[in-house]
Amino acid sequence: MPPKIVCVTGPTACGKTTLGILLAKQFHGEIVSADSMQIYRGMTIGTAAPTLAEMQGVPHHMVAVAEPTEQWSAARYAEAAIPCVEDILSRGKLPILVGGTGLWLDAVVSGHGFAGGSAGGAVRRELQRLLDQRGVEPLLQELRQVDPESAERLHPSDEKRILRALEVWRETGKTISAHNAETKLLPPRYDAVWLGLRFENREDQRALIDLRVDRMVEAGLPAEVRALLQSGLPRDATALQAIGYKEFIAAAEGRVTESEAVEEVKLRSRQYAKRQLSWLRRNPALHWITWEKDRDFARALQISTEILQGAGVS
RNA sequence: GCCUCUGUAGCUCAGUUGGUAGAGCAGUGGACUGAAAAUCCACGUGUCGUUGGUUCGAUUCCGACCGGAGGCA
Repeated sequence: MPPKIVCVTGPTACGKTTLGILLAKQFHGEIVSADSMQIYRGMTIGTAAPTLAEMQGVPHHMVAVAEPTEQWSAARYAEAAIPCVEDILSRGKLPILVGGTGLWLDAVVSGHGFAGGSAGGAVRRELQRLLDQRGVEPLLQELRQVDPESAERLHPSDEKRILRALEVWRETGKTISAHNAETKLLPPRYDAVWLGLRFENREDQRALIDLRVDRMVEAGLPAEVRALLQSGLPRDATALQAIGYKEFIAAAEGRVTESEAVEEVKLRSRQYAKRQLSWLRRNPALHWITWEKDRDFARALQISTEILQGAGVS
């Protein structure tokens, strides 16, 4: 039986961070963040990363451990996060994965490995150039030759995945279909107890997202964004794909007003929450804790505790 | 008060030379295996402002009225 760990997830603004810390205190746990943007330094406000005070002494890992100039991926994250989890286990503590990046959570919990290739790699750059210059069609043609299964599965508009499928082929000589089929047979790396937070009503979720965005602005999001820009961070940095940053860059450059940026961030955040839900909903192992109106953490902690104890976590 | 423009999906608007209408955005659902806060897919009935008239038939033409914008006084 693989080691037992806990995963706390849910759409943005649902209270993952708070519940994670409560559980860590109750079960002698340590937090391992699974958030594709909190991983970067200097992005505390806009990513709602926990501050030192909020952590309440609970050890946190994988938060603000990368420079915003770096390009992290699910694979790179797993490479760093798994040793973290192992270390926590070896010290007899409970690893609690907390985050809303579904793929990153799965990258740690499932035994799946990623196929070859990398973001900054030569093959990727070459394929990207081809794509920019001649469009998807040539890539799709080649993919149909070498990996008809993927070519059939992928929508012709899904350029990113078509590119990646070809990248895997060129890098490894193996198709991504074959890799995926093989890796799916591997047993899970951890025996995870999945806890998911969500709102009963979309309107409540929306209201909370709106409130949170307003607070981020009050807390200095515009200044945080300006500081990142002044540090010479390139525009195409992965870190700047974060919601809240690209919109406030536009405001900093005078292309939109600040209130337009605020509305845009709210909009993008609720669309993001919807995508998170659609990823999470297909996980049958996930125990949902539903907020009926306000976020009642005492109740959530009690429910979670029962679930964890029922699953043999102590 | 007069003149002109305008009133069509939650929003912005297109359109029907008269046969009851369609885009973008929003929204909802879904996908997702080295960018994932990214990327991609699917889903569009609404008294066509109200009310009379003309017509086999009006959202479309004509009149009145109501709302909005602008101009002239």
